[in-house]
Order: sequence, then structure tokens, then C-alpha cells
Amino acid sequence: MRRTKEEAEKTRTAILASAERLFLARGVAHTSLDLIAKEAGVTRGAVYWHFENKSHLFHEMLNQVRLPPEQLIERLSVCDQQDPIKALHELCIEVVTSLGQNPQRLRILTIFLHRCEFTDELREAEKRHYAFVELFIQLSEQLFARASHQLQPGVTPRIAARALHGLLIGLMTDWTHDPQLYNAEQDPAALLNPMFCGLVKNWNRGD
Amino acid sequence: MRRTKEEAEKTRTAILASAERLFLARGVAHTSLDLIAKEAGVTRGAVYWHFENKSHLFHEMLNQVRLPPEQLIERLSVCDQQDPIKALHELCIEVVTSLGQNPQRLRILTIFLHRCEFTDELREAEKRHYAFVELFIQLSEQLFARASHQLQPGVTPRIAARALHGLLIGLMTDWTHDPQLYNAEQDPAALLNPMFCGLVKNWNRGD
DNA sequence: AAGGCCATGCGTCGTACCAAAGAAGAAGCG
DNA sequence: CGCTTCTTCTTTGGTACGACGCATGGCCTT
Repeated sequence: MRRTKEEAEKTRTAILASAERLFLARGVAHTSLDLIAKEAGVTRGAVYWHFENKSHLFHEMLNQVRLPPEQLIERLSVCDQQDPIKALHELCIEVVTSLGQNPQRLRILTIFLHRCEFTDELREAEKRHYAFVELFIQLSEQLFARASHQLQPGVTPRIAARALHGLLIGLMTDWTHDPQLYNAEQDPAALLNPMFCGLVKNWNRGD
Repeated sequence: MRRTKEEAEKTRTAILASAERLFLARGVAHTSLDLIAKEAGVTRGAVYWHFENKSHLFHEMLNQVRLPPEQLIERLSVCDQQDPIKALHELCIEVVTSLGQNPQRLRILTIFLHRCEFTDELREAEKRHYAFVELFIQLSEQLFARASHQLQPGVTPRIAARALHGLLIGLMTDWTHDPQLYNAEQDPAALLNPMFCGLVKNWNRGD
């Protein structure tokens, strides 16, 4: 029975929401389209009308939000100030804190990091994501290179970029694995600060 | 046709090796026991004889090696010297470098980090792994607390432990995702050094 | 002779995918 | 303005396939 156009859109978003919930709870591969449909109050036919197949549904779910790597490079490409490292620092803090304020992004990031295995059908989404990651590393490496005189001795721009990215990924991995652990924690700047302090000369004094 | 006892053990290890290869290539959930058996040159009957089901096979595959968290706490509990931070630093480097020398550990860690979704049946393995992780954080926090006078101002033992663990996880995540990237890279100490420099006073001068 | 080791066959279940048909808002026609 | 037709959305049913688990049976070591 055909509903109005807005109601059709509502079922579409309901399907997306159910998929998100079930992917998070049971994993992508262990969630059937039938279960998603039941959770959304419809049947499989509706799912197949709105989405071509499971991979497309997964892809559409990802496209609802911008995950941290994409968010990072989007900001990095525009905001190159005179103090690139400070801008990078503020950006990292902003990205991490913004995760705590948008539960949906946190859920989808959790699915991405812990609830799916990247095989043939999901390979496309994986490639897209890691293209952003590599671009972030390149951009931050350029920023560090521009301020290379501020770097600690022995720290090359490439090392700085890779270490910073590693810390970011690791913190997000830990966070998504145990979200309540970071609720009780102080602000994320305290976790990022030591790394910047180890990368940049006179970090604590200058900032 | 019954083989001799050593040949039975050979088929068992062949099944484990095939499972490891296929899990890495296709993901755990997307790999059937039938495919594993075919890859090992046997049938499902042999698999069901040696392993109760897929979860048990996965668990046995994990038990072949000690993953980094377990390796870390094993060493941490014994080697508490007079200079705990230096010991911790050497330990981290050793763990990361040892990954490059044992391809099987690297493969299994890759499966663990990128090729499986932790749902009901694999939850047990996940819990076991993260028990080691939390223990590592506790132990390293104690070590940092014992040398708290060496920490940079504003860095608490808890923050130091969480940041260090985040960096380790992140580096291993990046590494397992793109192994050849780290083959061309210099030694991992360069990536760990900035963090220690940011955590500990006079790190570069003292060491 | 006994039992460990492995192959084979079967039943069941869950799932993807493909047809239809059906219901109701939207649009056209008198 | 009312009715028909069209189109969009959704349900239902059906098929095919793959995987798991079990049970049986055979063969070879011990």
C-alpha cells in the first residue's frame, strides 16, 4: 500500500536506522536483510525497493555521516593558517570531541572499526575510507614540513604525521570499543597533548 | 582411512593453516568450513573431528600465538626494574619489532583487527583479548606512577598509560592494514619516541 | 579386535534474489 | 469536480543455494 512521498522517505530512514542498530549489535555479516526489515516494521520487499542489496545499504548508511578521516582532510585543505601545527592540534581535538557529541557518528564509526569484515563486497567502502586516511597523512606531513623548524630534533615530518595518525586511530579504536570509559575521562586534549609535546619544541610553553 | 598419529596432527595443522589463510583473505564470517576443508585437502568430516565448530576453530587458531597485549603483560609482570619507564619503552619496541619477524603473528593479528566481527560466538575471544588490554593499561599506569617524578607537568600516570596504549593500538592497526608501508619505514622506535618524549622529562637527553 | 581418523550422505535451516500482485496517492480526462 | 488510469511503494510467495550439524560407515593403525 503506497504511502505518501514523505512516508516512503520515513520507511527508508527507518530501514537505515534499523540496519545501523543491528549492525552495531550483531555485526554486518551476521545481520540478514529480513531481520533489518522486521526491525523496521516492513518486509524484505521494501528493503529491496530502496536499496539494491546489502552492500549498497551498508554504503548508504556510511554516507549518512562524515567519518573522522574525511572530516579531517576537509578542514585541513581549507584552514592552513600561519601556524599550521597549532591548527592541526585544534583540528584533532575538535574531531575527537565532536565524536562525543554526535552519537550516530560514534555508532557508525564503531561499526566500521569493530563490526564488519572488509571482504569483496565491502572492499569499496574500505578503499574510500583509507583513501581519506592516506590523504590526511600526506596533508599533515606537508603541514609539519612547513613548520619543520619547530619539530624536535630527530623528528621528521613523515614520522610526525604517521605517529599522530597512529595515536588518533588508536584513541578512536579504544573509545569505540569502550565508550563509557571516555565519558568519565577528562577532555581528550590531555591524551593528545603529550604527543604534540613530543613532536614540537617548547609546546607547553608556547601554548 | 586412518593415517598414523603424526599424519593426523599434520591434517590438523593443515586445517588451521587453511583457516588462517582464508580468514585473512575473505574474513571469518565469509569463510565456510567446507571451503577450509577443501583448501586443506580434506572434507568437512575431518574438520568436525578435530574442532567442535567454527568458533572453536577460530579460538584454536588464536591460541597458536601470543598477541601483543598478552605478550606485553607477560613481560611487564616480571621485568620491573629500577627504571620502569625505560623498561616499558624497550618492551614496546620489542613487541612492535617482533611482529615484523613473525609473519604468522602478524597475520593472526590482522585477522583479529580487520577480518572478524565480534558477535555472540566470537565474544569470548574478544573478552579474553581485552582483558589483557585492560591489564596492560593497569600495569603500565602503575609503572608510570612509580616514576611519576619523571613525568612532564600535567601528565598523570593514567593519561600516560592510555595515550601509550592508544599509540600502540593505532600503530598496529595501521601496520596490519598496510604491511608493506612499514617495511620501507625505518625502525619503529622513531614512531614511539615522540610519545615518550612528550610523556617523560628530559627523555632525549637521558636516553 | 578395537578404536581413532576421515569421507560421505542427509536433513534442516537461513538467506539472497526474483517474480508477481496489490494498495493507495498522484495525475490526467471528461 | 469525480472517475479512471498511472505510478510509486510494499507485501507476499517462490526458488535456489549454501552452510551447518549430525550420523553413518569404512579403513587403517595400534
